[in-house]
Amino acid sequence: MDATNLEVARIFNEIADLLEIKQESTFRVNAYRRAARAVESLSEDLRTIAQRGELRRIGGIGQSLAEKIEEYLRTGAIAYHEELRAAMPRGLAELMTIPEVGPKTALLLYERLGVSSVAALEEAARAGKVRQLPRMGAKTEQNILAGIARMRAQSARQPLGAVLPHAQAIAGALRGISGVEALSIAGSIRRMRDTIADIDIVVATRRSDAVMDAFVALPQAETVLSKGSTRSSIVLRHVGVQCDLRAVEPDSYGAALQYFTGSKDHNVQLRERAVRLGLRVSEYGVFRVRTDRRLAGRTEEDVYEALGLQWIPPEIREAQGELELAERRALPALVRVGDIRGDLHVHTTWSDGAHTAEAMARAARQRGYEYLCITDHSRSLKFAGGVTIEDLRAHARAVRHLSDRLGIRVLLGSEVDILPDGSLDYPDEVLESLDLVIGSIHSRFRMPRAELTRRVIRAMESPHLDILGHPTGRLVGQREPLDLDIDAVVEAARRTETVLEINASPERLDLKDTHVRLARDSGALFSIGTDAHRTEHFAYIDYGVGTARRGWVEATQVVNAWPLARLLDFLAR
DNA sequence: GCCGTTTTCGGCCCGACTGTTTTCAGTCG
Repeated sequence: MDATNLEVARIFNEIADLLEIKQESTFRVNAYRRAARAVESLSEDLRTIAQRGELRRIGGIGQSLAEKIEEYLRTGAIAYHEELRAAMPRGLAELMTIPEVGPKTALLLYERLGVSSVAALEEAARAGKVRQLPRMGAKTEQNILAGIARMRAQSARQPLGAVLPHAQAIAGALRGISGVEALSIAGSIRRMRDTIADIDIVVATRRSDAVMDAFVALPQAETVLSKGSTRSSIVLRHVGVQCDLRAVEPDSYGAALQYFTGSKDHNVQLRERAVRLGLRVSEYGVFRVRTDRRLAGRTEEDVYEALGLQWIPPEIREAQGELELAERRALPALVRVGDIRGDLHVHTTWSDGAHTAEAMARAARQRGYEYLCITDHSRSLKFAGGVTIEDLRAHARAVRHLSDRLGIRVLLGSEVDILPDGSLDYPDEVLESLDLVIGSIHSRFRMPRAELTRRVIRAMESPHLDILGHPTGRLVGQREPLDLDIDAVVEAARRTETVLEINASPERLDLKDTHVRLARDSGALFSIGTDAHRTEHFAYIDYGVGTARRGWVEATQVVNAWPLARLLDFLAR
């Protein structure tokens, strides 16, 4: 996918910021923000959708915004956006990215102090000028300076894999506090989004003050941003991530968990549905509007049930059609970690892995896996200890021996480089001898879109290629997906029966969720592989399964959730 | 600016926390 969608989303968000500073109707502002989110989470290029004339079928895009998108596709800019920017000093919208500074404060700072950049604001605050403004004091001035520092320390969303372990540690510490009756991580971590802005935790308790006291006193808390009896926020030491704790009575726990799990758009749809039914949903429960009687709240299941819906797994609460299916009780049975029967993407000391094939096989068996496929790098990947053809023969014998001894079926495969021309890095007779072949791109990323797409599709057309490994080469938060025609790749996957990998390494999560959904909708098959380079990495399967679930994938569509016999049949086809 | 088994006009989420007030505005989620 090219960068168009993200660029349009960015422009819509900036328009929203500028309109907010101009004190325009909040509904108009929200419309732009909602549209930005909708565009951001699309699995297709806007250009493709526009060509089909279906822009207005995107929820939140109407006449006016569809025209603006078309204008952007035609000219690379949106005149309305340019006008707004011209009418306001550059940097004013930037001020709003500072925590503590909203539209009102930004405008006030500009009008009274002529401040229109973060640097200028910092200077004014240091000079004690901010505290002289109406409704501003020394404390606010300090908070603004702290907000600037916080923004600089941690600007972007962090990868899920970098945050989840810390969230689990906090959750574990809170479980030990007396008075905590139930607890869950909520927010985008619970939805298993690939990047995370903050940690949300919900607790059920009848002693919220004591729980909050313990929370802000945690050794992990670097600073306390706020503290109350229902909500407190801290910033975590080292990680720099904000962690919010919400406490509710046990009777409201399910409603609070639902509410704080989001997504925002999912909750908006849920509340709209409630209104139609004469109900009201809040973090305290589901209420009948007329009588104010509480109908549900203790569990999430109750909350969805009160709205006439099947319980919806957190990973698909993204306003992508899940409510309609939940109403018909027709949600997909999403793949679970327990469905996974083996790992098909594993490295060992034969190439760049840290542990031997035997150690990896033992660790896989320990996880209860039926099978494991060793897939070290192919010969061209010299820097990763690529395996020579002679060594492969020895490995085949070693792997058979392991299967006999360890009681887990160990297959021999290879993660074969897809060379720049789309050919594979071993000759056909060598590929033929392997149980399974993953094809991956590790070099020459920056090809023109058409050429790169041809390269990948040519590799998929090889009768020996079973799995396309980390198909778009993206690295979470670091490298955007390759400039591939993803629709063409998905179509080729279906045609050639090539399995698409959902690489579970938290650095990759590739395919990403929206691409998984696209491929899933067109009937592709998936393999969830951890790309483990050491035994501990088998645990990454959680991230891969989470990503698969976000793409609505069922166990039947995942080849490594199949029993060994079926998998072998498939590979031998 | 979007949207419609309440509506093509009139809705669209609001509660918690902080800081600066002297009863509440602004921000955030």
